[in-house]
Amino acid sequence: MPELPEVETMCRGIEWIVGRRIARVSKPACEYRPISITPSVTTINKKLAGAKVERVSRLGKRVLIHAADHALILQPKMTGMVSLEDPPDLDHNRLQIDFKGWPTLQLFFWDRRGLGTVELQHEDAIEERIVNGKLGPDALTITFDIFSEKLSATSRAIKVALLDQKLLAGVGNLYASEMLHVSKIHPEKPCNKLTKLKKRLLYEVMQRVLLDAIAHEGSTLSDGTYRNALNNPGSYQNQHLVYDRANEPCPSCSLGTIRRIVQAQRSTFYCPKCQKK
DNA sequence: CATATGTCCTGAGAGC
DNA sequence: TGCTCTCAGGACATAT
Repeated sequence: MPELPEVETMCRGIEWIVGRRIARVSKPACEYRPISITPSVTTINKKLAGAKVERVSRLGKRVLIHAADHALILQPKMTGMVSLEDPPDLDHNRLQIDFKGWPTLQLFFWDRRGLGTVELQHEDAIEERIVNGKLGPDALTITFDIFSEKLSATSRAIKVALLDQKLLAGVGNLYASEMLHVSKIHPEKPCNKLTKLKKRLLYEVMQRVLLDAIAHEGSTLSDGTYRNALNNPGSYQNQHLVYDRANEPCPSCSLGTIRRIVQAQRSTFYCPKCQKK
């Protein structure tokens, strides 16, 4: 489930494509239901073939490849991967970009479950169509004042609010549990009841956890799906304190036992002893 | 408007 | 062993 650190790792891993010209964009034959690609691959190929990749950027949990005044926007969602290495299999290879010149270079958008999407947007339309209404400030660049203000404006549980991409872009289910644990905040705490001090702590911890996870190239969970662009697993899963550790002793206080609860139909993990309501 | 719930999809793992 | 069932959760659509 690529979140900000995994998507950031993907972006850094495909930097090799910057400066290279696109030979063709194609959709490999695939027996599964095709993923959402707009406009058609044929149209995307017409726009991008021959164009030089200007840069790669990240917007929340999306990867943007900029070329020919457009951005090809890859949204991995649950099981998508953007990689320069051969994907785990060809059956789930959803989009492929071949580059001109030497050495041979191909980019794969591989997605086992096929929930991911691909779209091509003109640079001028990105702000309006992607950012406005869909994404809040990025979790790594939001200021504390805005963060604090946004939390004060809602009574939702903090864990649920952290997953709202309109409030804050980049945090997903795994890192939300981790950062609340480190901050010693109960996941069901209503946002507008957090003290300014707690919000400040969460803000600092959020950035530390995300940067630390980037340094470890993200988390590869037991299904082994996520890989960096060179096909190696991340290592932040070894740093997880609570995620997917239900019934284990709390590594922070060693008094509590990690609990799993469900919030907004998603698993939340926390220690009832050191994350009091 | 704010918030809550349902849905998409495939494969891993549990249980029988 | 092989079948069926449940679950994983990002983001959007729809409902309250």
